[in-house]
Amino acid sequence: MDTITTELRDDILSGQFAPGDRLLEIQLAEQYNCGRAAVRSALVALTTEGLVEREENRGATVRRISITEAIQITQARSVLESLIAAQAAREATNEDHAELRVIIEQMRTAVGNDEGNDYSKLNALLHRRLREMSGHEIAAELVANLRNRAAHHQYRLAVMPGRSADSLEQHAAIVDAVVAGDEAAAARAMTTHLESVIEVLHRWGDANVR
Amino acid sequence: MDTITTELRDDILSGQFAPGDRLLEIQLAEQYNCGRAAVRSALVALTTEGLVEREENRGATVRRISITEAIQITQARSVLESLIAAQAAREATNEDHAELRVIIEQMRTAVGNDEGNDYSKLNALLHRRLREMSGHEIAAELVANLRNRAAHHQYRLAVMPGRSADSLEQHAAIVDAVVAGDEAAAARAMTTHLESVIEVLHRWGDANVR
DNA sequence: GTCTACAGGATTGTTAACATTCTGCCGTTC
DNA sequence: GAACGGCAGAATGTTAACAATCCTGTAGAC
Repeated sequence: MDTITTELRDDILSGQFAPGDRLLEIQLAEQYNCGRAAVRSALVALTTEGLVEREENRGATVRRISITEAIQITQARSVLESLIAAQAAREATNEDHAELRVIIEQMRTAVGNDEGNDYSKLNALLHRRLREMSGHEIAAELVANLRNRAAHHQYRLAVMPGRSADSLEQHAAIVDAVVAGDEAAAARAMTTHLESVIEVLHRWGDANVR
Repeated sequence: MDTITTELRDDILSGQFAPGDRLLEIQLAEQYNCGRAAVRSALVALTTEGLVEREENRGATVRRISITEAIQITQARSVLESLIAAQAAREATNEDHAELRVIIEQMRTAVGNDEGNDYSKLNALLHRRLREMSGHEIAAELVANLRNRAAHHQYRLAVMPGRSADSLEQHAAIVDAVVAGDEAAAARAMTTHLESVIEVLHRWGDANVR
């Protein structure tokens, strides 16, 4: 299997390799205890996923995502996740509803305890479960990829003061709509949530023009 | 460069390799006059693009897309291309407007002469130009990929009786909105268009349950 | 002092051979 | 006659060596 691809992807997403870092084939082959061919394969795959950049005869680096690109990624996520939310509102079972409510409760306590890290994980979990519940494999796959691409910028959001409180309410609204089985409301709530993320990215971008 | 990847992709999209066909590394290496490694690289890339399926120790085949998957693909396209249409309505220049109108005129004559093949090409051209005008690289990339994935099913639509006439009007509505600079109307027109495509796919799928 | 030419090292790209795995066929056995 | 086992062929997976390319640092010319 190309387990190497997932290992390398995870290491990039976890920040083990930072944007701009060179990805040397020999070094990676040694690190993951495999041949250069396997590394090469992984680099090609992650390149078409948009996580890695490769230049002819010059090797691979971890792709750098600009703020404007992060905004575009989030816009694409916005429309796709709204589609997912609508489908989830239609498809989710009673057990799903219960699970979603539990996640919201856990998020609430995480915000109360100011546990940014926990909140981030719950955030990702909630979105992932909604994707799974929607049964929309295509949209789910695309969104998962988009989230990976912008992972670094997402991280910035989490540590923004007062951000989690807003975010929590937005997520609660999404879950309420899904539990109520209201497709349109679920889509609207998701759009609202991600437009607020875009808003924050925009403000951060404007504050950092150089 | 991995020119092999684009060559193989084009050959799959043009139907040179049909869904389900085996893609043997040695044979492809001979056909494209390159080594197995280059073929391997292309197969990995096209696998993550969703065009090829690879199984451990069993080789690669051209991915088969079911009707339900084609519908999901078109749903995802629908929301993404609506986003693109809105951006295009905001960004397009006067020259862009003129070009779009020319394309619509050419489509009109193609429909009049019953030139299904020409119409298909113009259709693809119109959508591609809108993507480019929007300046939304992320959405453009995703849509291009989604179009490739469902290419085979798109072909079926083109030869459907009476379909081009409807399609032409829908495209004209999109262009009108873009030329008018009306973002919301452009998005709506694009959604309408692709929902009609989904409708056709649905009907075709229902007629072919086995 | 700056610029150019060139050599050396480092890294990617390519090729070929070998190892492993799967598949289909054939013969044996019950 | 059906089932099991093994063998041969084909295809993929892996490794290692070689070739081509790019970067860096140094020496020499002006």
